[in-house]
Amino acid sequence: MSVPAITISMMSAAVNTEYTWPMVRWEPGSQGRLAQAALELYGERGFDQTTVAEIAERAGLTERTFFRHFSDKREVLFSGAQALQDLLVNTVIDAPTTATPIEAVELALAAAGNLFDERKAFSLQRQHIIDGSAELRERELIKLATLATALANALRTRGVSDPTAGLTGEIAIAVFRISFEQWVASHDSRSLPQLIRDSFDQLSAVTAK
Amino acid sequence: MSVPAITISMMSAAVNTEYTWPMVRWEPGSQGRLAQAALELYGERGFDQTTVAEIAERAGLTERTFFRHFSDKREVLFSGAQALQDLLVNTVIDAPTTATPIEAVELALAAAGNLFDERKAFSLQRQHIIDGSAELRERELIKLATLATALANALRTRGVSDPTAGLTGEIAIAVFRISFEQWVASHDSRSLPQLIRDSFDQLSAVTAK
DNA sequence: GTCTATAGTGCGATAGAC
DNA sequence: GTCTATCGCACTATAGAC
Repeated sequence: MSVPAITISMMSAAVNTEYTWPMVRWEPGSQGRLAQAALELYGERGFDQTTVAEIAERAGLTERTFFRHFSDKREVLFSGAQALQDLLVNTVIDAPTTATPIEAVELALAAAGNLFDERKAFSLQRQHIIDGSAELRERELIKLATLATALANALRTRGVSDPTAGLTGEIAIAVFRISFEQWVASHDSRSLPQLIRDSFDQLSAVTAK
Repeated sequence: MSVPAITISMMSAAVNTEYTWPMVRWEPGSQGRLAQAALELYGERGFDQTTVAEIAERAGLTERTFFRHFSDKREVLFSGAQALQDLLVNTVIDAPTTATPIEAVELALAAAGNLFDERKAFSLQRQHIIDGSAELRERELIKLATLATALANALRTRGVSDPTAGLTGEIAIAVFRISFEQWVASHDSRSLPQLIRDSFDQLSAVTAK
């Protein structure tokens, strides 16, 4: 009940770091409690079989408040995507000026990979829920597409021009997706950053002329 | 009103190529009329501002019939994706045995590109509608992800092993997305197949070690 | 072909913090 | 007074159940 948002996930944790809310009237961390309740219920009975009313009830809040924090029932699982995007973008921007576009995004993905590695149990649980729902898979794809666009824009700030910037952003996400898939598959014990490095090597081999 | 489904779109047209209706081919079936009405209404007033009831009414059918033909309000714009997937998959399978994985998907995308080129006006209209709705963008992304998986499976039938197959499928879709984006942008007059070729060249340059 | 559950929206009211 | 988090209620449309 009073589990702080930081334990819920790398993603949801971001919401609590903005500022602290001095309150007596309501229990603090509504958004974190809602995210925690949603994660539990989606895991227990599946996404489709969970109503927003049930999530709100478990969090000690009302349905209306849920929609105040999350635009829809799916968003509660993706509310931390902004933190991931910021990490990727900042890593690209801060990459050495000597780095090629592909090297810059490789650095960014490595940084993100480390974050996921540190929260593997949560990542697996969350991914299991997402894999069980077409609606959630859709939302995940749009978040990944957003990351591709953000990466492309970050590359443009480095002076990379189109269409190289756009293409490199898309490729980075393609590599990440393949690597993440292998990471989640139980028969592969490599770390996510390692899988990402291997995938980039594979990419070079596949596209070599 | 009596516009046959074949003129609506490459995608929607596919429903007609699966088998021929017993009578009056020029009198479009319910599915085609619904697809046509939906395309018109989504274009006229936007996706969100169109109700299924309105689509059904314009098609001279009931709301219930709409959901019998299309699983949801969005699917009416994507009902022909199967034909595109078949084309891609078959082209990969039929590619010369000497073709590398990346060459095989390049052939497939070229074939698809030609199809789009022949229906550019429709493609632009449809894309404009999709770009205007987050829900529709989500559905488009899941269709593209499905294509990536299908391409990967087609490559596996050629003996390509993982993770090369999966990675090549994802890369193909990334290239297609970038190329399609440029094709839709009015300031680029190259054909889609040409843009795809150029993007593959760009890919080699970007990933060269 | 009708009925119903549920997602999601709009607006007003409340009650603390400042 | 303003601002913000929450609640409550009425409402629409989707989508599935019967």
